[in-house]
Amino acid sequence: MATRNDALTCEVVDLIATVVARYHEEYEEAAGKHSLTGAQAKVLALLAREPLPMRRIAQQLKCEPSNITGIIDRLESRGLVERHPDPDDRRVKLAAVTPEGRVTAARLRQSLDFAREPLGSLSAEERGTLRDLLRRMLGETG
Amino acid sequence: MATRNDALTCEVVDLIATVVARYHEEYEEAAGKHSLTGAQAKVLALLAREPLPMRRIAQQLKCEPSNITGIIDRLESRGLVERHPDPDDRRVKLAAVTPEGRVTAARLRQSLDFAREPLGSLSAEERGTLRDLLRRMLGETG
DNA sequence: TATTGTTATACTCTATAACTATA
DNA sequence: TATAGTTATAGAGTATAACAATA
Repeated sequence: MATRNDALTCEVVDLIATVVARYHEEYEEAAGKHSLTGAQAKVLALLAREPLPMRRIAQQLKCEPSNITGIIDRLESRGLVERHPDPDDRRVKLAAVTPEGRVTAARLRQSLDFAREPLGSLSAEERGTLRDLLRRMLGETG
Repeated sequence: MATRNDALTCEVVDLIATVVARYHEEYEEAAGKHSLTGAQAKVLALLAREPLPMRRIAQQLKCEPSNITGIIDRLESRGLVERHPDPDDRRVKLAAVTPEGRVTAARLRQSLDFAREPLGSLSAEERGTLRDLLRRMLGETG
């Protein structure tokens, strides 16, 4: 596929870069409100859905498994997460949120409302159009 | 403004999160191809436009000025950047790309073509629509 | 043998606070 | 006194390599 380099395309790329930058700033800020780093917030949100083996967390975060040890250590020392043995495979440790961790994850999700707010200025039809365009954009490379 | 929570809005938010994740992965990968970290690549791209005082770089990266010292140190030790005194204010040091740094910055920009490629599947009219929607989205909060 | 999680190590980025040299 | 850049320090994330327990 030919890569386009016209003014319109570059403008859209710049807008996407702005979206990315703003999303990150606000994500870090929301995490910080709960004294979490970005990585810790990601892991906590992940585990709030379902307990996961350490290895799987690393795959989701696209980092080395050795890094997960420290992140879970820090979440565990704050009582937000626990390690449980996997009855089916004694090599595996399942990380799971505690009740307190679940509450924190829910609050974090609330703080992330910022992500929905900018969309409030678009009509339902426009949001549908945006969804379709983003889907096609992402579908091409993924 | 009321924050929307319907299925369509959540879907768009998820798509944006996917865009953000993919953008970051590919940015880091492109930087890595040139043995640069993400932060180093950002600074190099910034300085390729114009020389900047250390303080200004920190403002652009939204981090503390003390961090810039190390980042510029590492770029300078690789011959990609140089520090020049500001003739107007002897407290200020201007960081500027070397000729080699300019070449690396240009190659980096080429590697970032990935960002344009997904847009190739959209027509000019669709890219225009996407631009307008993103503009309005960003305009609301910024 | 292969896999899971951990440890040890080194590097980078980050914030904070104290320092220096200029202004 | 205020500002620009640096240094020192500490914490967190990252990759790599080596290790113990288990499969």
